[in-house]
Amino acid sequence: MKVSIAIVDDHQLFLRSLALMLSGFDHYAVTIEALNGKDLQQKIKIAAVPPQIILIDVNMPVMDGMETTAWVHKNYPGIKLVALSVNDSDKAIIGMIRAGCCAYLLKDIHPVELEKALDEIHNKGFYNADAGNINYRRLMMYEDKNDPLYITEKEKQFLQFACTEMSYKQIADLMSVAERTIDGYRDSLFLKFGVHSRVGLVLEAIKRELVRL
Amino acid sequence: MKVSIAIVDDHQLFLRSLALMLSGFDHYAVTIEALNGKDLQQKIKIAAVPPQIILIDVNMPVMDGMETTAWVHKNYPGIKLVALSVNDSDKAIIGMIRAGCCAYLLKDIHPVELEKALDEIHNKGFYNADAGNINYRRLMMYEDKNDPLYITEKEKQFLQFACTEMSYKQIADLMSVAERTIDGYRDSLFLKFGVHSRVGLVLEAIKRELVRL
DNA sequence: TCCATTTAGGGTGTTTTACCCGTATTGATC
DNA sequence: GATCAATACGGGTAAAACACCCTAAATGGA
Repeated sequence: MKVSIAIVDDHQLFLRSLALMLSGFDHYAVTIEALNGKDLQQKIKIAAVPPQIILIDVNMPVMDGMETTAWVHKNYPGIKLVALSVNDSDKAIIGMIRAGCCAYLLKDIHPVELEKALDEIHNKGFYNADAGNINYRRLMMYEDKNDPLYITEKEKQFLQFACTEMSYKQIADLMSVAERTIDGYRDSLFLKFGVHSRVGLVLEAIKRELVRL
Repeated sequence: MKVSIAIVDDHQLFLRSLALMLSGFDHYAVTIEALNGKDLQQKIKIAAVPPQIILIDVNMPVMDGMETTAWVHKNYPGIKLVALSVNDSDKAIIGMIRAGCCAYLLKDIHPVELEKALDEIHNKGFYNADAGNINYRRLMMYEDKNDPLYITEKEKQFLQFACTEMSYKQIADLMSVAERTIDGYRDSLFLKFGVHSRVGLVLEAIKRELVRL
């Protein structure tokens, strides 16, 4: 019996060709190909048997890797989740592992290595990139540093608007709160980011990838 | 006789699986797989016959898509070059086409569409994404708009400083000019970028990659 | 239930920004 | 040698943005 695999990636070309490659592996069969999290939700629901392993791309529109991983982890705890990304930023890795991934692979992995990784994930339940792909120690340090820096939903939303040419007054109207309230969000973020101007706010937001341009 | 194809992409997994898929197409054979521009240079030199089509990823370390394209276009003008990217930014597309690409495909293209595109490129010498992948009209406008958009050294220098928390007064002191002069740089850039605030300036500077963070 | 934290709101004065008016100098073109 | 464009500089004003003061309601554990 082959191990069933689902792949989620927004780049169709990669999705299809990876599926083709995996189908060439002796012990694996691709049962679901999805273009994003929402797509996966639908396809997994109508599937007779859920897949045993899901490969998830981190960067996706509609429903991104983190969200998707969290959803699967909650609703199908038996499925082994593997993050597959071009992005080796600490933030992405931490997020995916927190969301419930048991492995984080980079897209420049060699096919042979990928097969070995899948074997290990299927048998042991986890895979540790021995090639030193990822520096786990640095990851932990990063996590400590970031813990006290929690940004609320409102603040994130405000940040997004702050990265436009709107005045605070306009932002306040758009968010349906008073101008003073916006003042509060701003001051709070000034403190968290260690800046003291809107320009500083914009720069930090971009550096930390908290906003999409 | 099959049409020979080279693929250049730094993500091994994608590179290998795409090669596998293309090999499945009736009229195509992958003769070279390279991880970056330098790698391609070596492999193309030792090849008995150069490939007829090269698929090039835009974002690569070592030697990126633009550089590689320019090199192939100069040294092997007979080879048809196809950009293959996740990045649909105007700048990247313009750059690749200028460097000598005859087509720009996005990585979320469907395999069937890719085969059609290759057919067209091989027969006609070009391919126009009919699916509206890329808005060529906007591209031309962008280019036109960009031509008169020449940014002086002083303005670039000012932009760099504008992307900090310094006030205009401080920037003026640092650049050893009067505050009014800074005002001039600012107004000139406002006009060129079509913005009306310092935040807008910062955002445009980052989008156009005119400043380094 | 109470205490603490978070979230929302308000007032006020200073600094910075955006935009208006203008002039002087340079250097290239006609 | 006059004209024109580009660059640097100057003053003034209104509107943002910023900083620092404060209170009240809601939320959410102990």
